[in-house]
Amino acid sequence: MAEHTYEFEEEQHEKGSTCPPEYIVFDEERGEYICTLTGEVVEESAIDTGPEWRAYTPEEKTRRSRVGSPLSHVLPDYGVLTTMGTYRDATGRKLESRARLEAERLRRLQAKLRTATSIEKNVEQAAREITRLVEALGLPRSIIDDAMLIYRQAAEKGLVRGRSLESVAAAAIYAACRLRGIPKTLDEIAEYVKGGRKEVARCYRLLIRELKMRMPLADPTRFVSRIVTALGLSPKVEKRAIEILIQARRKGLTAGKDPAGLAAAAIYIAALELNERRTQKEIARAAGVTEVTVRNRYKELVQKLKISLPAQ
DNA sequence: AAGACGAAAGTGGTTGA
DNA sequence: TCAACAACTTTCGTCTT
Repeated sequence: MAEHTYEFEEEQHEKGSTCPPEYIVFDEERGEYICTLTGEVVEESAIDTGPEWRAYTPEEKTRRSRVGSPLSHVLPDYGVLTTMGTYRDATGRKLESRARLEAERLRRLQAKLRTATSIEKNVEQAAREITRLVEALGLPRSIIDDAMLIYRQAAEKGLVRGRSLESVAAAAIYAACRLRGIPKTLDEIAEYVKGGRKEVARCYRLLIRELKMRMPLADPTRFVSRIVTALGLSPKVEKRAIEILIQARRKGLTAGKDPAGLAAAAIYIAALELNERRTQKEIARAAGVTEVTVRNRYKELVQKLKISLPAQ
């Protein structure tokens, strides 16, 4: 039932963003996403990973060794304590159990150390991958940091194991884009990934769920200017298309719909109105959806917003 | 002939019993 | 875990310009 989806999403939207996405910035000092309007912490899960780490940037690579090393300093101490304890005053039985306890702790520490360093290795590899993708996609470099933050959390939760690093990295980038309201579709990002769209989408949903991220709804108006530019349409068309989308949103026609499809339809209408007609096929291609979707959204918008088109 | 339209069947994901 | 469901895609036949 369309009505339900709408109510649900609208509610989520209101709860999710008391502050609009464009005001959300990453505070490096504290490792939190905060809103510059209200000062509230938006992305709480960004800090639950412990005091040691910060956002990763390539320049920090050298300093990063600090993260893994403290554990290794601990190890020799345990060796000393163990021998002292065994040497002096205890019955053989007690000694045995105590030694066993120590050995147990040691083993746990070693396991921890091993996974810690392997995560570091993995994250470094991911940094290369993410940088590569962000550059290939022409995204702002700040997305690298955002994506790394997300990726690191995923890695520390063991979400990367058994999945391709590349796909998880791509998913992190997509998530970062969504958080920032940058209009990139999953398909565009998946184009550069071997695993393909399916896998990236799977990883993305996993990230959302496991890291408890709350995504702002993708805003169709953000897709408009890209499409308008690609088609060489005038700013008038862009303005009108955005008007249509805002109207549509008010009427609740946008919930659960592909934002690119909505943007495409709005542009199609605006272009018709302003005598800058483009074919559905052209617009569909520029928006990355099919003609059918453009058509369906177009019909819906015209009907529900009671837009009357000039006779051709 | 190209574009617009719409029906039908298939895909991949969500949701609720 | 499974079925119902919504949105989107692919494909294709039929009007319209």
